[in-house]
Amino acid sequence: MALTAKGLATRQRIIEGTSAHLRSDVPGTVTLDDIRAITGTSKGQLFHYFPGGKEELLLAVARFEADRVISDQQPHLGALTSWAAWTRWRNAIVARYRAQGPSCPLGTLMDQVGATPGAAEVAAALLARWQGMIRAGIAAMQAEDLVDPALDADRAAAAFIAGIQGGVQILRSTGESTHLEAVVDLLIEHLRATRDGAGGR
Amino acid sequence: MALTAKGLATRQRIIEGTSAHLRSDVPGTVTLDDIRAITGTSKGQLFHYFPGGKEELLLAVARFEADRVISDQQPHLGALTSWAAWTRWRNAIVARYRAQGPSCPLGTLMDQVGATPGAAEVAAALLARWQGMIRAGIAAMQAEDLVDPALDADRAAAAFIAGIQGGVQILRSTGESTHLEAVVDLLIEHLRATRDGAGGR
DNA sequence: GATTTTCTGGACTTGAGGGTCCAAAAAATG
DNA sequence: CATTTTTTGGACCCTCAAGTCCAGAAAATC
Repeated sequence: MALTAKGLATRQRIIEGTSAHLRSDVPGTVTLDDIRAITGTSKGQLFHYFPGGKEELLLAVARFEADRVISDQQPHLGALTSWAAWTRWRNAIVARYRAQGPSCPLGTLMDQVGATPGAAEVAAALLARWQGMIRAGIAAMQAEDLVDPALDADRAAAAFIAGIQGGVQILRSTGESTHLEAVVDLLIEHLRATRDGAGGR
Repeated sequence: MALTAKGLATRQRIIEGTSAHLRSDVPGTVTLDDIRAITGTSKGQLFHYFPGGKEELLLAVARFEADRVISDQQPHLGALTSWAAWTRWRNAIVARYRAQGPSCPLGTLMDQVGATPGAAEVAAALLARWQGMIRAGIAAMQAEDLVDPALDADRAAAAFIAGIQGGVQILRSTGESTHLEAVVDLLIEHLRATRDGAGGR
């Protein structure tokens, strides 16, 4: 099956259309008919481009969304080299997830494809990439002696990932961003405290 | 509709049976037929005791599970009055969720009833209760001057909740408890650091 | 421009699963 | 013990949604 330019465009339209639908209002669950309606396609097309059916389609959308998660935090996430940068990053995250509200495209997808090995792999890849970037930021701070070099950067990065993940989950179900803010702020404070001494706020 | 003792027992059997099923192996999704099979009941009974159908039934199970979440952390969670107690609590959480592995009864339920207002209320109630107990623990430590009294106990408790939530979620999909351990450990370290000075590990 | 490949539309099948209904058995009631 | 209420079983219905199939339109290929 070789795809022509037209075919590729259609395939992309399906992915992006589904993504857009997840982004806006009451998804909860997505059906192939929803996707058909939004993207102006037929069942035949859906299975033509995604022979594996719904699962393969949703997984493709999940990969697309995963990239967005990272890129939405840029350029901040890629340059955590000063406390000011950390603050900007923190604000970007809070703003992004507040704006997103209870929808959370990736979350919805994961709920639906959750069990499959493919989904786990997508999630693991995203988390690993994300954690790696935070770790790089911490390492950069350590190189400039702004964070205690004895701190385990990878472990701290893992803590950030867990905290953000949980904070977003709570934001998703309550609509409140206080938990997300609290955990990120405290973890950043902790990074500072290792260097400045107690109560370094 | 007044329930006799027999009726009440059946109702309870349905809830606990469903709960047990969620706890053990590959749930992902639960159907009324699953529940029928496990609890040895008929459709008629299911709707007799839960006129609201599947949603009402699952919500009842969710409430049952929510109680378990708290009680599984006892007696540690109720008496966070020394660093040793905090460590025991931390170990209890890690052990509990590691043992549970990727199943997570409450998570499965929330995925399925997620959208409804009732589910949000159950989740919010659990989180509030949980956070309150952690806050009480922090306050106790502050009273004994083991934690900086200037620290916002409620905010710190919120951070713990978010961190645990995220750590469990990651454990659920990767099978690794490193994130959960990292975030809880770092937050506890942070509590200590506010009092002991920098690097108080 | 004939032929082969790719793309598109939509009717149809299939199955799962939630919910309804009613009648029989069992308890409670008095 | 007659009657009323509760409990139980299971056949049936209905909807929704994934997936199949095939024929016709549009591109590509030579």
